[in-house]
Amino acid sequence: MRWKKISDAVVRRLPLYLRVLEEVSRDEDRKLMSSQELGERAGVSPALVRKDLAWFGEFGKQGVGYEVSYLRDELRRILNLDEKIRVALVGVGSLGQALTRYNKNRTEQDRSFNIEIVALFDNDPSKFGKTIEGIAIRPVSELAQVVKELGVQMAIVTVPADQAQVVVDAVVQAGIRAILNFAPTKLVVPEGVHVASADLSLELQRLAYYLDD
Amino acid sequence: MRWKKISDAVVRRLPLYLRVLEEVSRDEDRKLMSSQELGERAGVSPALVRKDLAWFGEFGKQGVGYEVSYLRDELRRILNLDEKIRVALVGVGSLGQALTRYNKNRTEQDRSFNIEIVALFDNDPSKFGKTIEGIAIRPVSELAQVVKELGVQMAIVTVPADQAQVVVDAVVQAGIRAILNFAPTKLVVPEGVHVASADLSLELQRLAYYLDD
DNA sequence: TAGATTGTTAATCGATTAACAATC
DNA sequence: TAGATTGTTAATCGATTAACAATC
Repeated sequence: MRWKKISDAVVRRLPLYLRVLEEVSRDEDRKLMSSQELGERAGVSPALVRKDLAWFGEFGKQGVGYEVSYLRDELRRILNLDEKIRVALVGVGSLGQALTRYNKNRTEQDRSFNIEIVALFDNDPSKFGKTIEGIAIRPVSELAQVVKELGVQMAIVTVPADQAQVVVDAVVQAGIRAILNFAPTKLVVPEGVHVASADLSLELQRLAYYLDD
Repeated sequence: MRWKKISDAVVRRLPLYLRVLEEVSRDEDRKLMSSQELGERAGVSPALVRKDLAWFGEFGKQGVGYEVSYLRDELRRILNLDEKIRVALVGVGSLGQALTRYNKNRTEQDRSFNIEIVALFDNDPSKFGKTIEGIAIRPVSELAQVVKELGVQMAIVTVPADQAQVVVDAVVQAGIRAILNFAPTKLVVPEGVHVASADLSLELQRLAYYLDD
Protein backbone atom coordinates (compact mmCIF):
# COMPACT_ATOMS: atom_id res chain seq x y z
CA MET A 1 0.00 0.00 0.00
CA ARG A 2 1.28 3.52 -0.67
CA TRP A 3 -0.78 6.69 -0.48
CA LYS A 4 2.31 8.82 -0.03
CA LYS A 5 1.51 12.09 1.54
CA ILE A 6 -1.17 11.42 4.11
CA SER A 7 -0.72 14.03 6.80
CA ASP A 8 0.04 13.11 10.37
CA ALA A 9 -3.18 14.76 11.53
CA VAL A 10 -5.16 12.31 9.38
CA VAL A 11 -3.20 9.25 10.51
CA ARG A 12 -3.77 10.16 14.16
CA ARG A 13 -7.52 9.94 13.70
CA LEU A 14 -7.63 6.56 12.00
CA PRO A 15 -7.12 4.55 15.22
CA LEU A 16 -9.93 6.61 16.75
CA TYR A 17 -12.31 5.54 14.01
CA LEU A 18 -11.10 1.97 14.24
CA ARG A 19 -11.74 1.91 17.97
CA VAL A 20 -15.34 3.04 17.52
CA LEU A 21 -15.92 0.42 14.83
CA GLU A 22 -14.35 -2.36 16.92
CA GLU A 23 -16.55 -1.43 19.86
CA VAL A 24 -19.69 -1.26 17.80
CA SER A 25 -19.08 -4.54 16.00
CA ARG A 26 -18.40 -6.22 19.35
CA ASP A 27 -21.13 -4.71 21.51
CA GLU A 28 -23.97 -3.84 19.20
CA ASP A 29 -25.66 -5.49 16.27
CA ARG A 30 -25.33 -2.58 13.91
CA LYS A 31 -24.60 -3.14 10.26
CA LEU A 32 -24.29 0.47 9.16
CA MET A 33 -22.91 3.72 10.48
CA SER A 34 -23.02 7.23 9.06
CA SER A 35 -20.10 9.67 9.11
CA GLN A 36 -22.33 11.68 11.43
CA GLU A 37 -22.46 8.98 14.09
CA LEU A 38 -18.91 7.75 13.62
CA GLY A 39 -17.76 11.33 14.02
CA GLU A 40 -19.81 11.88 17.16
CA ARG A 41 -18.41 8.80 18.83
CA ALA A 42 -14.83 9.56 17.78
CA GLY A 43 -15.03 13.24 18.60
CA VAL A 44 -14.54 14.42 15.02
CA SER A 45 -16.82 16.37 12.66
CA PRO A 46 -18.70 14.28 10.06
CA ALA A 47 -17.16 16.20 7.17
CA LEU A 48 -13.70 15.45 8.45
CA VAL A 49 -14.50 11.76 8.89
CA ARG A 50 -15.53 11.55 5.23
CA LYS A 51 -12.53 13.53 4.08
CA ASP A 52 -10.10 11.40 6.09
CA LEU A 53 -11.52 8.14 4.75
CA ALA A 54 -11.63 9.44 1.19
CA TRP A 55 -7.82 9.60 1.16
CA PHE A 56 -7.79 5.82 1.13
CA GLY A 57 -10.74 4.93 -1.07
CA GLU A 58 -14.52 4.95 -1.33
CA PHE A 59 -15.76 2.89 1.57
CA GLY A 60 -19.33 4.18 1.92
CA LYS A 61 -22.56 4.20 -0.05
CA GLN A 62 -24.37 7.46 -0.74
CA GLY A 63 -27.62 7.71 1.15
CA VAL A 64 -26.70 4.69 3.26
CA GLY A 65 -23.47 5.14 5.20
CA TYR A 66 -20.55 2.85 5.94
CA GLU A 67 -20.80 -0.86 6.57
CA VAL A 68 -19.32 -1.31 10.05
CA SER A 69 -17.43 -4.57 9.59
CA TYR A 70 -16.19 -3.67 6.13
CA LEU A 71 -14.84 -0.28 7.17
CA ARG A 72 -13.33 -1.85 10.29
CA ASP A 73 -11.46 -4.38 8.18
CA GLU A 74 -10.28 -1.73 5.77
CA LEU A 75 -8.98 0.44 8.59
CA ARG A 76 -7.20 -2.54 10.12
CA ARG A 77 -5.55 -3.14 6.79
CA ILE A 78 -4.62 0.51 6.26
CA LEU A 79 -3.05 0.63 9.74
CA ASN A 80 -1.21 -2.65 9.14
CA LEU A 81 -3.10 -4.16 12.04
CA ASP A 82 -4.42 -7.14 10.10
CA GLU A 83 -1.33 -9.11 11.00
CA LYS A 84 0.34 -9.39 14.37
CA ILE A 85 2.98 -6.76 15.10
CA ARG A 86 5.87 -7.83 17.30
CA VAL A 87 7.34 -5.31 19.71
CA ALA A 88 10.57 -5.16 21.70
CA LEU A 89 10.64 -3.24 24.96
CA VAL A 90 13.96 -1.79 26.12
CA GLY A 91 14.38 -0.79 29.77
CA VAL A 92 12.68 -3.18 32.17
CA GLY A 93 12.27 -0.90 35.16
CA SER A 94 8.95 -0.50 36.92
CA LEU A 95 7.41 1.37 34.01
CA GLY A 96 8.67 -1.19 31.49
CA GLN A 97 7.32 -4.04 33.59
CA ALA A 98 3.97 -2.33 34.01
CA LEU A 99 3.66 -1.77 30.28
CA THR A 100 4.56 -5.40 29.62
CA ARG A 101 1.75 -6.56 31.93
CA TYR A 102 -0.61 -4.02 30.50
CA ASN A 103 0.11 -5.20 26.98
CA LYS A 104 -0.30 -8.83 27.98
CA ASN A 105 -3.76 -8.12 29.38
CA ARG A 106 -4.73 -6.10 26.36
CA THR A 107 -3.76 -8.80 23.88
CA GLU A 108 -5.53 -11.46 25.95
CA GLN A 109 -8.75 -9.56 26.40
CA ASP A 110 -8.98 -8.08 22.94
CA ARG A 111 -8.35 -10.58 20.17
CA SER A 112 -8.15 -7.84 17.58
CA PHE A 113 -5.41 -5.92 19.39
CA ASN A 114 -2.63 -7.22 17.26
CA ILE A 115 0.34 -5.53 18.88
CA GLU A 116 2.36 -7.74 21.21
CA ILE A 117 5.52 -7.32 23.25
CA VAL A 118 7.65 -10.38 22.46
CA ALA A 119 11.10 -9.44 23.74
CA LEU A 120 12.54 -7.52 26.70
CA PHE A 121 15.95 -5.87 26.94
CA ASP A 122 17.91 -4.21 29.71
CA ASN A 123 21.51 -3.43 30.54
CA ASP A 124 21.43 -4.54 34.16
CA PRO A 125 23.11 -8.00 34.31
CA SER A 126 21.17 -8.88 37.47
CA LYS A 127 18.03 -8.91 35.34
CA PHE A 128 19.30 -11.15 32.54
CA GLY A 129 17.41 -14.41 32.30
CA LYS A 130 14.57 -13.27 34.53
CA THR A 131 11.15 -13.21 32.91
CA ILE A 132 8.16 -10.86 33.02
CA GLU A 133 4.89 -12.37 31.90
CA GLY A 134 6.89 -15.25 30.51
CA ILE A 135 9.20 -13.07 28.42
CA ALA A 136 12.94 -13.34 29.11
CA ILE A 137 15.03 -10.23 29.77
CA ARG A 138 18.13 -10.06 27.55
CA PRO A 139 21.13 -7.75 27.25
CA VAL A 140 20.71 -4.86 24.85
CA SER A 141 23.70 -6.21 22.95
CA GLU A 142 21.51 -9.02 21.63
CA LEU A 143 18.94 -6.61 20.25
CA ALA A 144 19.80 -6.80 16.55
CA GLN A 145 20.00 -10.56 16.56
CA VAL A 146 16.71 -11.09 18.41
CA VAL A 147 14.91 -8.50 16.29
CA LYS A 148 15.87 -10.47 13.21
CA GLU A 149 15.03 -13.85 14.78
CA LEU A 150 11.58 -12.88 16.03
CA GLY A 151 10.62 -10.45 13.29
CA VAL A 152 10.28 -7.49 15.66
CA GLN A 153 9.03 -4.35 13.91
CA MET A 154 8.49 -1.87 16.69
CA ALA A 155 10.19 -0.78 19.92
CA ILE A 156 9.08 0.74 23.20
CA VAL A 157 11.81 2.66 24.99
CA THR A 158 11.52 2.99 28.79
CA VAL A 159 15.10 3.70 29.80
CA PRO A 160 16.26 6.78 31.72
CA ALA A 161 16.58 9.99 29.73
CA ASP A 162 20.37 9.95 29.65
CA GLN A 163 20.46 6.52 28.01
CA ALA A 164 17.60 7.03 25.59
CA GLN A 165 19.59 8.30 22.61
CA VAL A 166 22.16 5.47 22.70
CA VAL A 167 19.40 2.91 23.03
CA VAL A 168 17.44 4.44 20.19
CA ASP A 169 20.54 4.41 18.00
CA ALA A 170 20.87 0.69 18.66
CA VAL A 171 17.18 0.13 17.99
CA VAL A 172 17.43 1.96 14.68
CA GLN A 173 20.60 0.08 13.84
CA ALA A 174 18.69 -3.15 14.37
CA GLY A 175 16.34 -2.11 11.57
CA ILE A 176 13.37 -0.86 13.59
CA ARG A 177 11.59 2.17 12.22
CA ALA A 178 8.73 2.74 14.66
CA ILE A 179 9.50 3.70 18.25
CA LEU A 180 7.35 4.66 21.20
CA ASN A 181 9.53 6.70 23.54
CA PHE A 182 8.80 7.30 27.22
CA ALA A 183 12.09 9.00 28.07
CA PRO A 184 11.69 12.72 28.74
CA THR A 185 14.15 13.80 26.09
CA LYS A 186 14.28 14.80 22.45
CA LEU A 187 15.50 12.01 20.19
CA VAL A 188 17.36 12.31 16.93
CA VAL A 189 16.53 9.67 14.35
CA PRO A 190 17.24 9.29 10.64
CA GLU A 191 14.68 10.12 7.97
CA GLY A 192 12.08 7.40 7.68
CA VAL A 193 12.13 6.40 11.34
CA HIS A 194 9.00 7.36 13.25
CA VAL A 195 9.05 8.24 16.93
CA ALA A 196 5.90 8.68 18.97
CA SER A 197 6.46 10.45 22.22
CA ALA A 198 4.81 9.42 25.47
CA ASP A 199 6.46 12.11 27.51
CA LEU A 200 4.37 12.17 30.64
CA SER A 201 6.24 15.01 32.36
CA LEU A 202 5.56 17.21 29.37
CA GLU A 203 1.85 16.41 29.53
CA LEU A 204 1.67 17.14 33.25
CA GLN A 205 3.50 20.43 32.82
CA ARG A 206 1.20 21.37 29.99
CA LEU A 207 -1.88 20.61 32.09
CA ALA A 208 -0.47 22.80 34.85
CA TYR A 209 -0.91 25.79 32.55
CA TYR A 210 -4.67 25.52 32.87
CA LEU A 211 -4.68 25.32 36.64
CA ASP A 212 -5.86 28.69 37.76
CA ASP A 213 -8.31 29.65 35.09
CA MET B 1 -2.60 35.71 35.20
CA ARG B 2 -4.98 35.66 32.27
CA TRP B 3 -4.01 35.80 28.61
CA LYS B 4 -7.28 34.29 27.51
CA LYS B 5 -7.00 32.79 24.11
CA ILE B 6 -3.60 31.18 23.89
CA SER B 7 -3.94 28.26 21.50
CA ASP B 8 -3.27 24.71 22.58
CA ALA B 9 -0.46 24.44 20.01
CA VAL B 10 1.37 27.26 21.77
CA VAL B 11 0.84 25.86 25.27
CA ARG B 12 2.20 22.47 24.19
CA ARG B 13 5.53 24.03 23.26
CA LEU B 14 6.08 25.98 26.48
CA PRO B 15 7.19 22.92 28.51
CA LEU B 16 9.60 22.12 25.68
CA TYR B 17 11.23 25.52 26.00
CA LEU B 18 11.25 25.24 29.77
CA ARG B 19 12.98 21.87 29.59
CA VAL B 20 15.78 23.28 27.43
CA LEU B 21 16.24 26.21 29.78
CA GLU B 22 16.27 24.00 32.89
CA GLU B 23 18.89 21.77 31.29
CA VAL B 24 21.06 24.65 30.21
CA SER B 25 20.91 26.44 33.54
CA ARG B 26 21.79 23.19 35.31
CA ASP B 27 24.50 21.80 33.01
CA GLU B 28 26.10 24.79 31.36
CA ASP B 29 27.22 28.18 32.44
CA ARG B 30 25.38 30.12 29.82
CA LYS B 31 23.76 33.41 30.61
CA LEU B 32 22.08 34.09 27.27
CA MET B 33 20.30 32.15 24.58
CA SER B 34 18.92 33.24 21.22
CA SER B 35 15.59 32.12 19.78
CA GLN B 36 17.73 30.42 17.15
CA GLU B 37 19.44 28.14 19.65
CA LEU B 38 16.45 27.65 21.91
CA GLY B 39 14.50 26.63 18.85
CA GLU B 40 17.12 24.19 17.65
CA ARG B 41 17.27 22.45 21.01
CA ALA B 42 13.51 22.33 21.38
CA GLY B 43 12.85 21.31 17.77
CA VAL B 44 10.97 24.47 16.85
CA SER B 45 11.75 27.24 14.35
CA PRO B 46 13.27 30.43 15.79
CA ALA B 47 10.44 32.59 14.46
CA LEU B 48 7.90 30.40 16.22
CA VAL B 49 9.83 30.52 19.49
CA ARG B 50 9.71 34.32 19.41
CA LYS B 51 6.07 34.38 18.44
CA ASP B 52 5.11 31.92 21.18
CA LEU B 53 6.93 33.87 23.87
CA ALA B 54 5.56 37.19 22.63
CA TRP B 55 2.06 36.07 23.62
CA PHE B 56 3.10 36.43 27.26
CA GLY B 57 5.36 39.45 27.24
CA GLU B 58 8.70 40.81 26.07
CA PHE B 59 11.32 38.57 27.61
CA GLY B 60 14.28 39.20 25.32
CA LYS B 61 16.61 42.03 24.36
CA GLN B 62 17.08 42.95 20.71
CA GLY B 63 20.52 42.11 19.46
CA VAL B 64 21.20 40.04 22.58
CA GLY B 65 18.75 37.23 23.11
CA TYR B 66 17.00 35.85 26.18
CA GLU B 67 18.51 35.61 29.62
CA VAL B 68 18.38 31.92 30.47
CA SER B 69 17.47 32.06 34.15
CA TYR B 70 15.02 34.92 33.71
CA LEU B 71 13.13 33.26 30.87
CA ARG B 72 13.17 29.97 32.77
CA ASP B 73 11.57 31.62 35.79
CA GLU B 74 8.99 33.37 33.64
CA LEU B 75 8.05 30.12 31.94
CA ARG B 76 7.75 28.37 35.29
CA ARG B 77 5.43 31.10 36.40
CA ILE B 78 3.35 31.03 33.22
CA LEU B 79 2.97 27.26 33.54
CA ASN B 80 2.07 27.56 37.24
CA LEU B 81 5.12 25.48 38.06
CA ASP B 82 6.59 27.96 40.52
CA GLU B 83 4.64 26.35 43.34
CA LYS B 84 4.24 22.66 44.06
CA ILE B 85 1.32 20.98 42.34
CA ARG B 86 -0.31 18.11 44.22
CA VAL B 87 -1.64 15.19 42.24
CA ALA B 88 -4.01 12.33 43.05
CA LEU B 89 -3.64 9.05 41.20
CA VAL B 90 -6.70 6.84 40.82
CA GLY B 91 -6.28 3.17 39.93
CA VAL B 92 -3.31 1.60 41.68
CA GLY B 93 -2.68 -1.33 39.33
CA SER B 94 0.75 -2.08 37.94
CA LEU B 95 0.71 1.01 35.73
CA GLY B 96 -0.45 3.23 38.58
CA GLN B 97 2.25 1.89 40.85
CA ALA B 98 4.91 2.32 38.20
CA LEU B 99 3.88 5.93 37.61
CA THR B 100 3.94 6.59 41.36
CA ARG B 101 7.52 5.31 41.57
CA TYR B 102 8.47 7.15 38.44
CA ASN B 103 7.09 10.40 39.83
CA LYS B 104 8.85 9.87 43.16
CA ASN B 105 12.19 9.50 41.40
CA ARG B 106 11.54 12.50 39.23
CA THR B 107 10.71 14.79 42.14
CA GLU B 108 13.73 13.56 44.09
CA GLN B 109 16.23 13.93 41.29
CA ASP B 110 14.94 17.18 39.87
CA ARG B 111 14.25 19.82 42.49
CA SER B 112 12.47 22.00 39.97
CA PHE B 113 9.98 19.31 38.94
CA ASN B 114 7.19 20.64 41.06
CA ILE B 115 4.49 18.07 40.32
CA GLU B 116 4.03 15.45 43.01
CA ILE B 117 1.67 12.54 43.56
CA VAL B 118 0.40 12.89 47.14
CA ALA B 119 -2.63 10.58 47.27
CA LEU B 120 -3.57 7.19 45.84
CA PHE B 121 -7.07 5.81 45.29
CA ASP B 122 -8.49 2.46 44.28
CA ASN B 123 -11.73 0.54 44.62
CA ASP B 124 -10.22 -2.78 45.61
CA PRO B 125 -10.68 -3.14 49.41
CA SER B 126 -7.71 -5.50 49.61
CA LYS B 127 -5.50 -2.54 48.72
CA PHE B 128 -6.85 -0.06 51.27
CA GLY B 129 -4.25 0.98 53.80
CA LYS B 130 -1.32 -0.39 51.82
CA THR B 131 1.25 2.14 50.76
CA ILE B 132 3.30 2.74 47.61
CA GLU B 133 6.38 4.90 48.08
CA GLY B 134 4.97 5.87 51.44
CA ILE B 135 1.60 6.99 50.10
CA ALA B 136 -1.50 5.25 51.47
CA ILE B 137 -4.10 3.76 49.13
CA ARG B 138 -7.63 4.92 49.94
CA PRO B 139 -11.12 4.15 48.66
CA VAL B 140 -12.32 6.35 45.81
CA SER B 141 -15.24 7.35 48.00
CA GLU B 142 -12.82 9.49 50.04
CA LEU B 143 -11.61 11.37 46.98
CA ALA B 144 -13.47 14.66 47.47
CA GLN B 145 -12.55 14.89 51.12
CA VAL B 146 -8.85 14.15 50.60
CA VAL B 147 -8.61 16.49 47.62
CA LYS B 148 -9.85 19.29 49.82
CA GLU B 149 -7.63 18.32 52.76
CA LEU B 150 -4.41 18.07 50.78
CA GLY B 151 -5.07 20.76 48.21
CA VAL B 152 -4.91 18.37 45.26
CA GLN B 153 -5.22 20.15 41.93
CA MET B 154 -4.62 17.45 39.35
CA ALA B 155 -5.48 13.79 38.79
CA ILE B 156 -3.92 10.86 36.96
CA VAL B 157 -6.41 8.20 35.95
CA THR B 158 -5.08 4.66 35.50
CA VAL B 159 -8.23 2.57 35.90
CA PRO B 160 -9.60 0.13 33.29
CA ALA B 161 -11.43 1.70 30.35
CA ASP B 162 -14.89 0.65 31.54
CA GLN B 163 -14.45 2.47 34.85
CA ALA B 164 -12.75 5.58 33.52
CA GLN B 165 -15.83 7.72 32.95
CA VAL B 166 -17.31 7.10 36.44
CA VAL B 167 -13.95 7.81 38.04
CA VAL B 168 -13.49 10.98 36.01
CA ASP B 169 -16.96 12.15 37.00
CA ALA B 170 -15.98 11.72 40.64
CA VAL B 171 -12.68 13.50 40.06
CA VAL B 172 -14.44 16.44 38.44
CA GLN B 173 -17.04 16.44 41.21
CA ALA B 174 -14.18 16.76 43.70
CA GLY B 175 -13.22 20.03 42.02
CA ILE B 176 -10.28 18.88 39.91
CA ARG B 177 -9.97 20.47 36.51
CA ALA B 178 -6.80 18.95 35.05
CA ILE B 179 -6.68 15.22 34.34
CA LEU B 180 -4.10 12.96 32.72
CA ASN B 181 -5.96 9.93 31.42
CA PHE B 182 -4.36 6.58 30.59
CA ALA B 183 -7.58 4.67 29.96
CA PRO B 184 -8.11 3.83 26.27
CA THR B 185 -11.45 5.56 26.02
CA LYS B 186 -12.97 8.91 25.16
CA LEU B 187 -13.96 10.92 28.19
CA VAL B 188 -16.73 13.45 28.51
CA VAL B 189 -15.99 16.37 30.83
CA PRO B 190 -17.66 19.72 31.44
CA GLU B 191 -16.39 22.94 29.91
CA GLY B 192 -13.32 24.22 31.71
CA VAL B 193 -11.98 20.79 32.65
CA HIS B 194 -8.83 19.82 30.77
CA VAL B 195 -8.00 16.23 29.89
CA ALA B 196 -4.65 15.17 28.48
CA SER B 197 -4.70 11.76 26.93
CA ALA B 198 -1.91 9.25 27.37
CA ASP B 199 -3.58 6.60 25.29
CA LEU B 200 -0.74 4.22 24.55
CA SER B 201 -2.74 1.81 22.40
CA LEU B 202 -3.69 4.67 20.14
CA GLU B 203 -0.05 5.67 19.78
CA LEU B 204 1.04 2.13 18.98
CA GLN B 205 -1.72 1.73 16.40
CA ARG B 206 -0.78 5.02 14.84
CA LEU B 207 2.86 3.97 14.61
CA ALA B 208 1.78 0.75 12.92
CA TYR B 209 0.61 2.82 9.97
CA TYR B 210 4.18 3.64 9.05
CA LEU B 211 5.39 0.08 9.21
CA ASP B 212 5.77 -0.93 5.62
CA ASP B 213 6.89 2.26 4.02
C1' DT C 1 -39.47 7.87 -6.49
C1' DA C 2 -38.11 10.73 -2.28
C1' DG C 3 -34.93 11.00 1.35
C1' DA C 4 -30.52 10.37 2.98
C1' DT C 5 -25.71 10.46 2.95
C1' DT C 6 -21.51 10.04 0.50
C1' DG C 7 -17.35 11.99 -1.97
C1' DT C 8 -15.47 16.22 -3.37
C1' DT C 9 -14.77 21.04 -4.33
C1' DA C 10 -14.65 25.73 -2.65
C1' DA C 11 -14.47 28.78 1.39
C1' DT C 12 -12.78 29.59 5.82
C1' DC C 13 -10.00 29.39 9.52
C1' DG C 14 -5.79 29.00 12.08
C1' DA C 15 -0.99 28.12 12.49
C1' DT C 16 3.65 28.67 10.74
C1' DT C 17 7.15 31.10 8.23
C1' DA C 18 9.29 35.09 6.08
C1' DA C 19 10.71 39.55 6.42
C1' DC C 20 12.10 43.66 8.52
C1' DA C 21 11.91 47.87 11.39
C1' DA C 22 13.13 48.71 16.07
C1' DT C 23 16.71 48.63 19.21
C1' DC C 24 20.07 46.67 22.28
C1' DT D 1 28.98 52.75 15.76
C1' DA D 2 28.14 48.16 13.46
C1' DG D 3 26.28 43.75 14.12
C1' DA D 4 22.95 40.94 16.01
C1' DT D 5 18.56 39.58 17.39
C1' DT D 6 14.13 40.71 19.08
C1' DG D 7 9.03 41.69 18.52
C1' DT D 8 5.68 42.11 15.07
C1' DT D 9 3.35 42.42 10.69
C1' DA D 10 2.40 40.40 6.23
C1' DA D 11 2.58 36.23 3.33
C1' DT D 12 2.15 31.46 3.02
C1' DC D 13 0.84 27.16 4.02
C1' DG D 14 -2.11 23.50 5.63
C1' DA D 15 -6.07 21.76 7.92
C1' DT D 16 -10.99 22.05 8.85
C1' DT D 17 -15.62 23.24 7.65
C1' DA D 18 -19.40 24.33 4.51
C1' DA D 19 -21.89 23.21 0.71
C1' DC D 20 -23.70 20.48 -2.80
C1' DA D 21 -23.94 17.45 -6.90
C1' DA D 22 -23.88 12.57 -7.36
C1' DT D 23 -26.18 8.53 -6.26
C1' DC D 24 -27.71 4.78 -3.41
